[in-house]
Amino acid sequence: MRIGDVAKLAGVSVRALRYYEEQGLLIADRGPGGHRQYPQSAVERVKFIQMLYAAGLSSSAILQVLPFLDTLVASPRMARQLEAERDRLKAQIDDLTKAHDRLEDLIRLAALYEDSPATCEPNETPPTTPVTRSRRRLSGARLTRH
Amino acid sequence: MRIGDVAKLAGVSVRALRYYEEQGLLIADRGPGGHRQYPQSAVERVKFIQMLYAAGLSSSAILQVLPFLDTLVASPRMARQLEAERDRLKAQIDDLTKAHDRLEDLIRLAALYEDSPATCEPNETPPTTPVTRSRRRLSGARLTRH
DNA sequence: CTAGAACCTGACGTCGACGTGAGAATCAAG
DNA sequence: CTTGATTCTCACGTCGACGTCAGGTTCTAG
Repeated sequence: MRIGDVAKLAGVSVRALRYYEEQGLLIADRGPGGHRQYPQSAVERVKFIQMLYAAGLSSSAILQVLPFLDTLVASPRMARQLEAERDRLKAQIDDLTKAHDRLEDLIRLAALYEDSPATCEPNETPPTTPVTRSRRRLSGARLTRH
Repeated sequence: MRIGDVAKLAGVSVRALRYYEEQGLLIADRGPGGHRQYPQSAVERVKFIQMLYAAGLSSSAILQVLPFLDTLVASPRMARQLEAERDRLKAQIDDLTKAHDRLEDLIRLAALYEDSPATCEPNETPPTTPVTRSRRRLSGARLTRH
């Protein structure tokens, strides 16, 4: 397959595929004119790479995980890397779930004050409810490393 | 409170707080010398902002959501924004969960081939299992918009 | 009063996963 | 043979949430 085909089938840009190769994530042999040649399996590999990118893994992290797909043999080093990324994902999922639930709370709270579906004018003076309802504690989740 | 106190209590950098103000997310009045003065509530506000950042919201998205915290009154526009972000979060959580489960599968698969806890030498020739086990289908989740 | 800590305003640097040309070569079809 | 589509290799641009340095001002403890 040529690079355009893989790009189309995997749903990524041609540039992305060249970038993956540059990062060592995707190898391609070359035709006589220097054009890249991919096996069919490249499509699934690219989709897997995309999934990991979408999950927030970096190129180098993916590079450490990918060899397992090829060899199906995990060195202890690789296994620990897999588990570390799994745990990181779990933590991030928990953070996102917290944020999701918090937004859900706000939405429900908003529905209480805006139950007139058509009257969108700002004349809705909400009944003087005690605003002193103690705010829930939030997660101090840090994603960025200072 | 001064900016350093808020930073310490909220667990962010001083630079971040100035950046939040620059983005309109956090207002501070000034002391006679030009130093920023924050109320106690700023700490929780910053933690909330951090949670939304960690959830992948952009500054402008947070800016559209935040006024609701202050007024507790949601315009229809604001309510739709809240719901949109909630849905985006839900979708992202699903993606992350897929990736997490996939990693979990790999880890379990790895455990089959590497059940000798101490012998870490690469002499473990796994039993010749049919590697032709068809790979599961992957999600073509796209986060980046080309 | 004075040293050092904390704060101020610019303004440039960073990092990662590509986007976006530029200019040239290769390939597939008529 | 020609033309248009695809591909090639540099190499610079982007965007967002800050980090970081520079040079100056303000606060606070002794």
